[in-house]
Amino acid sequence: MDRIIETPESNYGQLTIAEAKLIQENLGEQINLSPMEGEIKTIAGADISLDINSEKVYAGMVVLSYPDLEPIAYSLVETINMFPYVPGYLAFREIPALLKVYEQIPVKPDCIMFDGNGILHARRLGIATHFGVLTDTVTLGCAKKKLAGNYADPGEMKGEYSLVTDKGDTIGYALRSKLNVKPVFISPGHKMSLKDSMDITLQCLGKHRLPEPTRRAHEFVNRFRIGELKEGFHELEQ
DNA sequence: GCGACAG
DNA sequence: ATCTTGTCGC
Repeated sequence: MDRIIETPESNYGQLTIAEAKLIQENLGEQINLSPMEGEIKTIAGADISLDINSEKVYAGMVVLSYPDLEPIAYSLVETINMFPYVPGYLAFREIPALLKVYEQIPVKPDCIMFDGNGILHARRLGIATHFGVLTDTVTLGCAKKKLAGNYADPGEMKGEYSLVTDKGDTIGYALRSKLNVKPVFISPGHKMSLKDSMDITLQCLGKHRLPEPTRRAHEFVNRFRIGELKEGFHELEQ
């Protein structure tokens, strides 16, 4: 039973899926979905980019002002792939790198939006929830595809949404983030309510399908991968 | 057994 | 996730 106490810092070692599942069930007891406290002044977007023919992982977080949504700083870290992509276990692949990215930020953001799910997960432990519980931070998830649950297609107008339910629980929303695009899936990660996750996401919508935090994070980690940006923490000129 | 399956 | 060309629309 020693192996299941492997930490993210150790890249979760060579965990088996059965062990990873036990870790998720364990973390599940600490999830906090009570209404968020305090005002949001900054929100970060988190994402990773992979090199198609190497083991390199380019992880990053972009901090934006809120509700202005202007990028004010970013943190980038390059690591090595240690865990494969397995549906339902994305956190074990991306969190080790994202923890380094987060530690590198001097003034922490009030909230973090992940490219993936929060509680919209079979065991309610998507990457946003996993990271939130691990670091005791306020998080939410925004995924481009459905991972679990059932939902009715939301109205076609920007801002319309429907509930995603699973086994009697409401675990998130299908949101039409822009006219004529497929919906994105929103769910709270940790230290915020279901409603908070929707309120915040609606405030983060711009001209694109993805909310500004994750859209910017995706943009920055890709620029990092192609050598346009350098590793480390950087503040942007305003 | 069958279908689903974040990035 | 990543690769890639054209195409449609603001």
